Amino acid sequence: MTDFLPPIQTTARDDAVLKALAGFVRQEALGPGEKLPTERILAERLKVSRNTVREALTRWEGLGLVERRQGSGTYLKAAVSPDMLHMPLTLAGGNDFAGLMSTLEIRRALEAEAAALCAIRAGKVELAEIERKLDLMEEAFQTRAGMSSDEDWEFHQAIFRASGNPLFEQIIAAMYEMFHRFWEHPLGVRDFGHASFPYHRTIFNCIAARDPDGARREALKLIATVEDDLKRGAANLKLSDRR
Amino acid sequence: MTDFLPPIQTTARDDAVLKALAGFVRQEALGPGEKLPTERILAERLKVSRNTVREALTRWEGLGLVERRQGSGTYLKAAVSPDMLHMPLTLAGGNDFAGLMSTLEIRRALEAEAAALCAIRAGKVELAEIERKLDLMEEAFQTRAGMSSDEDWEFHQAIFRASGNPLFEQIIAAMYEMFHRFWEHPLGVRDFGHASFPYHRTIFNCIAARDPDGARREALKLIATVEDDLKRGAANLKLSDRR
DNA sequence: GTGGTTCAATGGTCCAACCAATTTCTGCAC
DNA sequence: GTGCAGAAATTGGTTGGACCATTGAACCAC
Repeated sequence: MTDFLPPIQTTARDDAVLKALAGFVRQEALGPGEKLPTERILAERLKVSRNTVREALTRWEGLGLVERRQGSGTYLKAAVSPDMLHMPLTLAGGNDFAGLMSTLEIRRALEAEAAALCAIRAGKVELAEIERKLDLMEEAFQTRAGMSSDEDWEFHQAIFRASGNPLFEQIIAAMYEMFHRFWEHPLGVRDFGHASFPYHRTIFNCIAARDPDGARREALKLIATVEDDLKRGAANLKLSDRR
Repeated sequence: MTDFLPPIQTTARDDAVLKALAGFVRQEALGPGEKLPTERILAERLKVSRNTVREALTRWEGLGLVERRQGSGTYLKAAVSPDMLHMPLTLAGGNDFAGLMSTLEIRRALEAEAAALCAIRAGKVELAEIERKLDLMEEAFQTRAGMSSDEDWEFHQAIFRASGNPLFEQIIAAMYEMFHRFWEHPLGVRDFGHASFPYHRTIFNCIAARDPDGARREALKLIATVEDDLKRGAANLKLSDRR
């Protein structure tokens, strides 16, 4: 029935280039930040035109695997291995309050699951890293008397990384990006995110205590506070000028 | 403190090309399957080299937005609008089993949430549509004596659409795609997904009864059966030949 | 040391040509 | 007119070579 016949590949120069390059990276054990060979050298070694090399590198650049700096060189931005699977995720959403709430609904689902998984899987080093980020965030909260989105985000990222599933971090990063794209104006809410502060510590406590259900519950509470803030902001907007 | 100085953008030809092209697509109201202008024409109109046009199109091709067919032309593969967010997902290394489990963990979180939201928000027409898909799936199950992934997927999609949040469908579609790309071999499990069958009906019943918690619970059960199938398959693999 | 200057290396862009796959047109046989 | 094989035009893929813009290191004057 499912006689799936993949179309034969008659030409795939740039794919071949990428395969060769991935093999090279592994053989040389290159890590993030390290420099790749010059485009001209690659072209010469692989016996292809420099244009073809460039198209291949453009692909990798689009995937965020590589960064090109004019006048300097091409540098690895992430770990790269020959057996990687890429899946482009394109998100389209309304640029309005509904769009913000949509990203939060995704976050609610994923943050809860990630926190629970983290409570199960996090090792000692991951746990220490999460606590470090938590301390940094709480310190920033004290000194600046308010939530700091950078430190806050890094705390959550540490949890996603410790969940043992890289997709959590990547997908929620997309949500975060969308959220901040819509987030042009503070919606008139002062101390946005203030209410979420205590739950960071409670989430961590549950994770450290290996309590998945507790971690999930506290993560849900945290997102709930953000949703409340957002609704307050939307109410404010309806009362004042509407663009 | 936060003296953030973003690096100034000195050149961005291909980005400019893509912006112009996105505008063109919107103006002409081009949809998936329709043909874009020739590379040569684009180069001439935009006053850039064909090389630059090609690099830009290579980007879009990498994002799955466009398909290039030699001798024929370049065709839109997905809806494209100027304000879309692209985030390539990368699943590195790991064997097939780990990748499959990663996508299932995301599905577990999102399907449960989507089912719950659906139970709250679905209108009459959405409910009828879900039930129609459910009937189709059950019919296919009877006639073919086994799960049919197409009808199964359409049922789930109907739920996501009725959740009122377009992100659910977009993200889980990516997970689904990834899952099937890992799915090279049936892992030696006969009647894969068979155990998940009854839960489709129970999920629908909970949604129709406006029972969010029940819908979430049944959705979790469904994913659990798939995870079990997968683990059985992985155990089989370990016993037999390992490539 | 500090601050310019020079210069080679490197990615970014351009051009013109040709290759390979596809589509369209043409003309012949029927 | 119809059908079909072959020619011709179209279109993406590749090549080679050239030049521009940026970077970074070496060098120099102060």
